[in-house]
Amino acid sequence: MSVRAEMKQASREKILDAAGKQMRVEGLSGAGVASVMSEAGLTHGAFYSHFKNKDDMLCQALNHALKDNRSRWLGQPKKESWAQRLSRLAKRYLTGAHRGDLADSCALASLCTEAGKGSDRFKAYYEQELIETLDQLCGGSFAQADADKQQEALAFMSMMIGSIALSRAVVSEQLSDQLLQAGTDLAGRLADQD
Amino acid sequence: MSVRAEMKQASREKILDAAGKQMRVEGLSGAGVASVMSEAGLTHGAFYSHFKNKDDMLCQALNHALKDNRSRWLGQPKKESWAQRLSRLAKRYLTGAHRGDLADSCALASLCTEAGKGSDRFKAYYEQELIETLDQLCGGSFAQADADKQQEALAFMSMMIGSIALSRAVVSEQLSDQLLQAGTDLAGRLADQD
DNA sequence: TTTCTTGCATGATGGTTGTCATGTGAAATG
DNA sequence: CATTTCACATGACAACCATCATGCAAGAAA
Repeated sequence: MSVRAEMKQASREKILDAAGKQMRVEGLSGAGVASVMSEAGLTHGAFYSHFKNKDDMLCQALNHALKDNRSRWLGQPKKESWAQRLSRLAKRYLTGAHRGDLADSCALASLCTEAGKGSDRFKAYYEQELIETLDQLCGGSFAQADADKQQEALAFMSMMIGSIALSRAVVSEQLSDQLLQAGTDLAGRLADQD
Repeated sequence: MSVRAEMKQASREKILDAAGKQMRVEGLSGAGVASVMSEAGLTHGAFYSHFKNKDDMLCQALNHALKDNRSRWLGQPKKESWAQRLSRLAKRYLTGAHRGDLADSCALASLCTEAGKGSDRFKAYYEQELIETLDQLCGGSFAQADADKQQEALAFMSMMIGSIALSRAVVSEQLSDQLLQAGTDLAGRLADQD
């Protein structure tokens, strides 16, 4: 790759990093073109040589954010039962650190209601990222897992995302901690039940 | 109350109705002052004789939206076990109709991630509404329920909100239905376990 | 070296945002 | 009937928004 193309690629990465951070912290409408470009160390004029429009940037940024981020929550596949797996992942996901670090948090959680109000294109990207996460959660392919496992995986994701979203929507630190704890506990019980 | 005050009260109600609808459909930033006032049949100039500022309106609108809305999901208290209650409420809450009717949906669900990014005042209002819902779910007082019941109530709320939020964030109707089904099923199993 | 290409900056576009000052007509008050 | 009050409308404000036209300087190609 030429020097020229490398620099453009580096710029693109900086823009997507900034956009990914801003949209998780401030929401989709908070990640403005000028503000994102400024945080990336560029001016707003360069924007349209990288992306078709703002929505295009948001879609790419969602994909970019989850690329590195997913493995932080799913980790390396281990030899463990399905039940142990759910219990372990809940403990890793529903922490005070994850709750507080919105800028680097799981984008599926920090954007779950905003995706529902976004463009169809953005929703399609969101769905793709969700399915990729479900695939890795199921240890390969969500679509080919049996029906029971699919149901449990979906309910597990819903609860993880709901728990951490609620824990951020609340001011009382005690209630917030209790929400994380309740999610972790239920994941453990869900696992034991099988 | 004088004729004058009655008219002002009626205007206030219209504004809060419009704001509640717009913020659930378009998000907090989508419920603009001019746009809300226009839908309420007034001009933007009258706004500041009703509310201190936009954030003030959003807080009042959240409270207003949940005032009538909560009973739609919780219904009248019935003679039933705690387990039956959770299972019944999940069936009522996680429906395709609720998913589609964003304008009249449960505001705790449609705004859960936006609340986390909102002002401290808005978060305080959100927490208050969440606790009021938990109180009614527990049949009186959440704070005075025993620890196990509190945990289950919190996990139940997280899963309900997570399930319907995810079902809206996705384009595939099949996956969306499956998300609602998974939430309903897990609520039933959670109930049976006790 | 000369020409071409292009990533980025400067600057301007029309539209929208939240907020407020002023005016008006009608209800409330005396 | 005269006066005061006030809910609402008109209009203006600066700040912001996404988008694009133009210009330049530096790498690529000849």
